[in-house]
Amino acid sequence: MDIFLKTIGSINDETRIKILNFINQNGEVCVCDIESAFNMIQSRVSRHLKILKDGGFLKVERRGRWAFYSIRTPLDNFRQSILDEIACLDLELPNRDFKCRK
Amino acid sequence: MDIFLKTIGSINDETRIKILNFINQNGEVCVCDIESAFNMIQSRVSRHLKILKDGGFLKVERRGRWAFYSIRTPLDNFRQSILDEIACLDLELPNRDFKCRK
DNA sequence: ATTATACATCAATATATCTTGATATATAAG
DNA sequence: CTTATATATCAAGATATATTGATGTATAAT
Repeated sequence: MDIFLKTIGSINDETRIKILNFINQNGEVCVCDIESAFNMIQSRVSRHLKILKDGGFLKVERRGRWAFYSIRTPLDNFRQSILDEIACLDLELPNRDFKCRK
Repeated sequence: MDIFLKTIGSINDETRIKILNFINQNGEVCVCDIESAFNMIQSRVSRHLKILKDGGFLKVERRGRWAFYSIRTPLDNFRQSILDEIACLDLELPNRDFKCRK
């Protein structure tokens, strides 16, 4: 029950749904990619990514001073069905700019 | 997005997950069934049932002074997959007593 | 008509969650 | 060693959600 609630709670937020969809469409991104794509301050992005990670949707890989977030693999059927449902929502995808690595 | 968030928000609560599972296992129930099965006050039950109904999981049918809640049919694949996931959580099912109709 | 039952809704309070700005840590560059 | 960059975390305030008791409405029984 606790894991289920944590999973559901992690997607019970418009910002996180958009971030999750962005990563699902773009693949691996770092925190600053999302910062610039969504024009959000860093602490806010970091917090939401942590919640999505704790919800079982994302994994992190640290390389140098960057933290790269991507969809966890393998992903169970239930979380995959949530990703698919979100992909059908027809959300506007912000442009990805690689500002932090230019 | 709004509909998706309302759906997710409706199951982002331990009480509602238990109620939804109870109805999924028992079929049609009235408000007082849940009142007695879960030992909750009526206003609380009524509120949670409304949220689950607005979340697209339940339908109501009024007969006399009773309101009978059951799983909405037909149910879309996404909500069905949520019901199935909840059914796998191995929640304790409270006994159903038909106090209000004895 | 009056009373009882089943349910819905409101207002107040309690609790949880989100956002922000400040601060901390860790890595890399000068 | 000092400074800059990328990220994480904390504390305070703002916002949202849950619980309760009171009240409202509709139906049925006496």
